Amino acid sequence: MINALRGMKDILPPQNEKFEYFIKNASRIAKNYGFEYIETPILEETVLFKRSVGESSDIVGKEMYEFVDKGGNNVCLRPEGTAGVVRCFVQNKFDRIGSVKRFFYYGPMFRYERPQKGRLREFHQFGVECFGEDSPFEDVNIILMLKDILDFFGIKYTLKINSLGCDKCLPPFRDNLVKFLTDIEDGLCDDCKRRIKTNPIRVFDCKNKNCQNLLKDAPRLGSMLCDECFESFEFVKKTLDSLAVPYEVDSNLVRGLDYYTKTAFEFVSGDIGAQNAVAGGGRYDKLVEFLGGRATAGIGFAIGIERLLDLIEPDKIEKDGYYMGALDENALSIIFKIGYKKRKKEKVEIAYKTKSLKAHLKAADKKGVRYCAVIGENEINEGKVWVKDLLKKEEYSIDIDKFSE
RNA sequence: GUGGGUGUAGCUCAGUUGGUUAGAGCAUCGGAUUGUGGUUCCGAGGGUCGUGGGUUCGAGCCCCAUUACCCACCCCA
Repeated sequence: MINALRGMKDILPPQNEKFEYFIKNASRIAKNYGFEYIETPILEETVLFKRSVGESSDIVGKEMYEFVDKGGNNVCLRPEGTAGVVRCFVQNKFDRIGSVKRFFYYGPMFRYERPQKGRLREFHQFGVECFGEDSPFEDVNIILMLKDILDFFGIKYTLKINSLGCDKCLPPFRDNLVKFLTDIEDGLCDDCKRRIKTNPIRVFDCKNKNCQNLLKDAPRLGSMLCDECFESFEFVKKTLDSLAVPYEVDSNLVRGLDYYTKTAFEFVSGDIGAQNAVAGGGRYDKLVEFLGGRATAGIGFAIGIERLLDLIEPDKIEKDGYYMGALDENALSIIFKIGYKKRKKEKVEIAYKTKSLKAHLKAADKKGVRYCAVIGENEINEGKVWVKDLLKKEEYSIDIDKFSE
């Protein structure tokens, strides 16, 4: 037997229905906010992610599905969606037009991690990206859209926000912090020692009490923001307040991707296990330039679809459509033909073998359809179809022509 | 990469200190006299007990290895 690879799942009923339902409504909401659907390739040049997500990140450092293709290109399955959209933006020279562009997308992402609850090697994201808009109104706008999507599906969450600073205030802060951490390195846990090099801000998140004690006097990002970043962050908070959107400022909120600047946010849920981030995003004003385009502001988010689907209650299945069956050999070809016609308007399932009326009703019930339509000897003689409404328990006979029109 | 847990029927699981032919519920299929469903009753099919070794007169049960899945660390959506 051949099994799916570790961490890769088939999308089956009833999950498939939830998946479609989510895509349909998330897309509708994104369109209401002026975003357009785009698709970018699942396979990209490896260097795209090395340059954008960052070589120091875990995602690029150890989680990518990388290989050399037959043309000798170093390629990889995308581990996230933003880089590809930015590449597309630059390649199509949208950066030269100078107008605001808003895109949304969804599809599979791949990361070679150890699977656990809420973490798969192939998973799906729904994401949006906005280019060319540096107003902090857009930061709020993006958060509101994400909130609208989660609210639509009735999901409970906590919104966490933070400012990561920009290329003016973040590097000096990082240098200070690394200097501080290096001085106390001997007392830190192994994970934190590693973080000094990989992602120093992460140390604030460490669960080790000893580390937390040592960090009491560490420099804090909030106090290091430059005027521009500070004002921008204040504006975002003030605007969220004015809209009565609850949030928590989490100074430990760090995005694992190198390209984020200024506003960062995450929607977390306590109901889906340790991997509690349902959606996350933020601003990345330097990324377009970094990937060879003209300096263009950018901001976006991504939703982990599987994680979100875990939080949606399965819909009550409503009975709809027809089941059609024959009691008589001669009726088989008749129901096949009128079933074909009926399908122009309705969902129709056709049984290819004759059965007793009882067996047909039983089968129709099992299929979850609303109506059971049957033709037997009597109906052939009269040119009619016998139909039973399984919900109302009413039955009637109708002319075949009328039934299938 | 590191830890912990679990592998018995399609699914969820029982299975005594090791002892005859491995069980239940659900699901599937068939039946309960003539063309009336869900919820009743009866019956049937379906298992190399994850895999490979070992101990034993005898292993689903004990030991070792291996593999898959789950959960957590880490990391992230």
